[in-house]
Amino acid sequence: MFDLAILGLLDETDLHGYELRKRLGDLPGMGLAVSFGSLYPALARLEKAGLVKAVTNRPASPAPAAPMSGSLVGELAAFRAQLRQAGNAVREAGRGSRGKKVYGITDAGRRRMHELLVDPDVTDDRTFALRVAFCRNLGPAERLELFERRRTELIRRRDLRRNPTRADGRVNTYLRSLVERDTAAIAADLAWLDSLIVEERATVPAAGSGADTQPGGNP
Amino acid sequence: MFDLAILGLLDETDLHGYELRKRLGDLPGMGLAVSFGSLYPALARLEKAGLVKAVTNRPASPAPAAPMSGSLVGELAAFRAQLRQAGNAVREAGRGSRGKKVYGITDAGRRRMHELLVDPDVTDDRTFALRVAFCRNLGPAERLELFERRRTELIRRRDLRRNPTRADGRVNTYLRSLVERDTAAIAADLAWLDSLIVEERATVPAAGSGADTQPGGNP
DNA sequence: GTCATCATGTAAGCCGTTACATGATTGC
DNA sequence: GCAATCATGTAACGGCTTACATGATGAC
Repeated sequence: MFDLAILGLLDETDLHGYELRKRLGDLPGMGLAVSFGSLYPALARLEKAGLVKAVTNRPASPAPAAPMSGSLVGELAAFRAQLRQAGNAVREAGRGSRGKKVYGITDAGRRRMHELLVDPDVTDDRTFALRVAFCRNLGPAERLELFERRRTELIRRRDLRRNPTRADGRVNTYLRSLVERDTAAIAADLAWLDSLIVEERATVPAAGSGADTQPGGNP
Repeated sequence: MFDLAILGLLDETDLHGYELRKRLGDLPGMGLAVSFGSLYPALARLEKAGLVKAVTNRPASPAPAAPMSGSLVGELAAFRAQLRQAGNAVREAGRGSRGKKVYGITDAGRRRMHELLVDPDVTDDRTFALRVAFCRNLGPAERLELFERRRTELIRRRDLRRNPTRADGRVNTYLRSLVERDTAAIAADLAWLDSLIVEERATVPAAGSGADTQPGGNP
């Protein structure tokens, strides 16, 4: 669950651990703060597995697209301005890479990310949120499948809920209110999901032709 | 977080582990299934700490109220019927207490539960849900404080959210949708909380006189 | 008599945390 | 030069999960 977040962020741009942590915190679905104590070991593990690698000095993706002006001084100023404008994002490059380790994703890492995005065995809420956050890396059909699997899961939960009545018959007002809130939250989530699905279907014109998605059929 | 759930349920009625697990699963805020691997050790730990104790044969609260008929056979039949009628709730007594361990809460356990209900240091979502589930054990002022602390926490989260813009300026539709859903969920939660607070205030007539709740003032 | 369910537990391990230790860079 | 922040790591531990081991009871 952690790995997916790291790989997903590194797929967008190279980052060092400290900055990575901040962005991890901004991702819905991750606990608000991610600790270094888990981040660094995770990075080390991923590096060892060849899924990410330490890159030396590259300011990553947003670098190009500025046409050469011919003036060296102007060039430098433009570079600085670009850094400033991008804010914290690429600040790491400003200090050289002495004490830092800037990580980038590898091809193997991208394959692994894809695996994590589509794995049907993991169905917890946080993972789903992360998957949505990075699902632009999926094909339209895969995305649809992701959404629909989630939909099935939510419906299962909604219908599975036995209301916690107690043996002595007394009703607990607060507990009931809590359950109602929970039900409402699931309903809202389902509505949101449905809107996602509708939008996605509009993108994939003729569903049913793809091998990945089989609408309806299965239990 | 686990302890609170166990103590709260045992405060309602005596239960053995297996049945406890089912009810744990019905509680919002707990993962849908709680594993025995954590439940039994937790129970053992709580027992060792004197917060719960194994009770021998009592079918707990709903037991009595059946007058003696004088006939031994009739007695037995009535007993059986009672068991059947009460459903899963007290079924445990039906097998005698040979292989089973029925637990009940102790006075120390109730004090501990109260501690867990009011502890201001724990602010995670699941714990809050559990607290609401069992907050009938709190006084009105304590309940109000619980709700208002949660409210503060949710507002903090809502305002703290930096939107995860990326260095390259591209916007990720899915991520944005996800963040919006998240914001909406927090808003809905806040609305629910506010309704709880309003109801609670109606119960506690003159707020402001109590030492526990100070509305507004603090940052 | 055997199978499903009820029931209790142990062992290994994963995933993540807090607390600790260390050092570089920048601003004042 | 000193403090705050940036930055990277290690160690110990906690909570919860899965998988495993065991056995009683009731239904058929």
